[in-house]
Amino acid sequence: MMDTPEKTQISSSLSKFEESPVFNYINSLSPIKPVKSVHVTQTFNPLSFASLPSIFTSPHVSSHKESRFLKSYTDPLKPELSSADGTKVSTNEEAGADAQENFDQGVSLGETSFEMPNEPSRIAIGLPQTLKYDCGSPDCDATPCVIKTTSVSDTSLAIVPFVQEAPEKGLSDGVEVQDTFQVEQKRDSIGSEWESLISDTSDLLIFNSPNDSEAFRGVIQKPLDPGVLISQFSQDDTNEACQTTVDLDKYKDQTEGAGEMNEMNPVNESFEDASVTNFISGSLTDYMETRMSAPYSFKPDSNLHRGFRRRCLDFEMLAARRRNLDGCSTTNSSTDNKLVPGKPDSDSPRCIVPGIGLHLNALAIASRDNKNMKLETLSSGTQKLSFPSLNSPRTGGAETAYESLPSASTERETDAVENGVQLAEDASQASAYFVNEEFNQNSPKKKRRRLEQAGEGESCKRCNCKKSKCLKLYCECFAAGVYCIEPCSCQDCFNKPIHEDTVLATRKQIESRNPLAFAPKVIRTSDSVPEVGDDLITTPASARHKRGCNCKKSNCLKKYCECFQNSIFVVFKGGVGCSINCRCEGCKNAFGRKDGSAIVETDGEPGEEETDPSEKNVLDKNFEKADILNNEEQNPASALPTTPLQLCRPLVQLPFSSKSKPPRSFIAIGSSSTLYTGQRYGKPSIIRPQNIIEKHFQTIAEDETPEILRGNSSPGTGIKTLSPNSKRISPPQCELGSTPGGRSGRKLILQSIPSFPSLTPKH
DNA sequence: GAGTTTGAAACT
DNA sequence: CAGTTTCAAACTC
Repeated sequence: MMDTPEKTQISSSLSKFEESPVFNYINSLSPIKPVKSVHVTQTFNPLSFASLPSIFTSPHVSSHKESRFLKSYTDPLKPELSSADGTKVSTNEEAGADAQENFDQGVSLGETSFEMPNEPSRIAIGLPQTLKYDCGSPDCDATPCVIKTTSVSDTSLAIVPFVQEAPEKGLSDGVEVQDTFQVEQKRDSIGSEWESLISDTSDLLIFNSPNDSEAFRGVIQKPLDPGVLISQFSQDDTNEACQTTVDLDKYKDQTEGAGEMNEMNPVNESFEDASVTNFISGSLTDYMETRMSAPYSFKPDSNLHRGFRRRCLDFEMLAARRRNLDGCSTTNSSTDNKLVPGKPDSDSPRCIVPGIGLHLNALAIASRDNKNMKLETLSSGTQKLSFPSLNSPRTGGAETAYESLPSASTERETDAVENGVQLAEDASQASAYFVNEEFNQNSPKKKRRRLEQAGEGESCKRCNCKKSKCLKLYCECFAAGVYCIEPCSCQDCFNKPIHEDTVLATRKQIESRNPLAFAPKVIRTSDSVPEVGDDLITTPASARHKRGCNCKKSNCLKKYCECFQNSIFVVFKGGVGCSINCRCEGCKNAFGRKDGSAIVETDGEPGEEETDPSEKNVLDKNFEKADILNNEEQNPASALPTTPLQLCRPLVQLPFSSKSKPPRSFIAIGSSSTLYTGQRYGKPSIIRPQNIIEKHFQTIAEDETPEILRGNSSPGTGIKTLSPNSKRISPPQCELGSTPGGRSGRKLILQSIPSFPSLTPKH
C-alpha cells in the first residue's frame, strides 16, 4: 500500500504544495511547525477543495463525533487551524491532551461542549480553512478522494476525512502522531484510504446506523473510560482503515457484547463499500441515501441491538422503497434484505435516524435500549441525539426515519440545518438525559419511566397491553410500528415477528380506516416558516400535534395530553403546543394553547391561563416528572418530516401507509425515542417555559457561541431563529452542524439545567 | 403494587 | 359525526 502510485503522487504534490504561498502562509501562522508539513500537504494536494466551502456550511457534521473529530482534526490540522482562525489553535500536544481529556471527561458530547466550547468553532472554522489552503490534515488522504468525487456540499462528508485521523495517536504526541500518521498514510494505499474514509464517514455521518449506535454502545458499555475507547476507535478508523476491522475487534473484546462489535465491522465494511461507490458516482445524495438506508437495511445481529430488539415494522417498506430508489447501491441491497420483513428475528434497531446528526440519536437510542447504556453513556458524556427525534412515543421514530431518508437526498442545507439542530438537541438531550438518568435511576418511577422511555427512546416503547394483543393503536409498540420486545409486559401479544403476517394485516386494516393512523402525531412546523400548516397556525410552538388533543380534565398539562406529552420533549425543537386543531377544554399547555397563545409569549394571555399557582405547580410537576424520556419522544426527526424545512425532504411513501405519511415506526428511533431528547435535561430545564429556556440559550449562545455560530453563515440557523422555540436553540444547532453548534447546544442544555428556575413562564 | 383517572382508540 | 365503550397509559396513594 505504502508504495502505491497514488502515494507518490501525493508526495510530489506535497512538495508543490509546500511551495505554494498558501502553504507558506500557513506555516508562518501556525505556532507549531508541522513536523511533516509535507505530509499534510500531500493529502491535500490531490484534493481539490473547491467544493469544500459549501460542504462546511452544513451543520451536519455529526456532533457526536465531535470529540473524535476534534482530536483527529486538531492534531493534524492544528497548525492550519491556528493560522487560519487566528484563534488559538491548540498545539498538537494540546489537542492531544484536550482530546484525551475530553474523552476522559466524557465522551459525552455535552461535556465536551461545556468544556471545550471553543473547539467546535475552531474545528468548524478550521475545516473550511483547511480546505481553502489545502493544508492537509493527515486525514486528507482519504478526504481528497471523497471531496473530489462527491462534489458534495455536505459538511459532514467533507469533514469525514478529517475525522479519520486517530486522535489518540495525536493525543500523546502531536509530533509523533504526525509521523505515525505519515507512515501509516504511506502504507495505506488509496484503497485503504477509501476504506478509512468510508469508515470514518460512516462513523461521522451515520452514527445513526445501527452499527454506529452499537459502536457507541460498545464504547459506552465499556466500563473503561469511554473516551479512551472512542479515541481508539477513531484512531483505528482514521489511521488504519484496513485495520479498522481489527480495531473493532478490540472494541468488541473490550465491550461486553463482543458479538455486537463483530457485527459492526461487517456492516461498516459494507457501508464503506456502498459509500465509496456512491461517492465515486459523485452523487452525494446517493451517498446519503445509502447511508440512511443502511441502518435500515442493516440487520444488526441480535446482539448488536439488544436494546433494539424490536424490529421496525415499517422497515420492510423502507427497504423496499430503498431498493427501488437505489438499485445500485450495493450495500443497500444487502441491507435491505436484512430489513426484509420476513425476518422476525431481525433485531434491527427500529429507529435509527438516518440524519447526519443521527449518531447522537443513535447513541441516545442505544442508550435507551440499554438502560445500562444510558448510564454508561452518561459517564462517557455522550448525548442523544436523538435527534430525532424525537416525537411522542407513538409518533416516533418512524417519522424520523421516514423523513430522514428523503431529506438527506433532497435538501441538504435544510437537512444540514435540521440535522445540526437535531444533533445538538440530541446531543444535549442525550447528555441531559443521561445525566438525569443517572440521578433518577433510583426512584421507582424513574425506573419505570426509564424502562418505558428506554423502550420508547429506543424506538421501542414498552407496552403493557392486556387485551389488545398489541394489535391496536392502544399499544404503543404497535402504534410506533415496532414489535414488542422483552421489556414489554403485554399479554397475548401478537405484535411479534412470529406473527408478522397478522401484524401487517392488522396494520393495513387500521390504515385502511385511517391512513394517518401510523403517521407521526407530531408535526414539526418549520420554525422559520411560521405559516406552514394547518396545525401551526396558532401555536407558537414549532411542532404541532397533528390531530390535536381532546383533553377535558387535564388542562393539557399532563401527559394524558398528547400535545403536552410531546411538548415536554420538544423543548429544544420547539415544544408542541396545542393548536386550533385541538378540541381541548381549559387548555393550559405552556407550549401553545389552543387559542394560539403560548405561555412563553404569554404577554397577553388570558388570565385563566396565566398562571394559576396551582397550575404552575402542576406544570412543574409534570415537567419534572416528564422525564427527558418523554422528550425523547419528540424526536425532532419525526417532527421534522413535515416541517417546511423538512419540506425539502420528499416524503417517501412507505408501502404501508396508504397516504404518504410516514409510519412512525420507521423512525421510531428518532421520533419516539426522542431519545435524545434529553428529557433529561433535567426535567426542569426542559420543561420550563420556553421563555426561560430561550433566555438561557440566548445567553449562552451569545456569550459562548463562537462567532461562527453567531454569524452563522449556516443558512439553517437563520431560519430557525425565527421560530420562538428554535430561535435560541437553533443557533447552536445550526452551528453544530459541524460540531460547534452541537457543543454549544450541549452547553446550553447543561447550563440551563441548573439555572432553570422554576416554571414561571410568565415572567 | 393496586387502584384511579384520563383521553385516545375503537366501536356503534 | 356523535355517543359510547374499550383500552392502556398516566397518575395517585
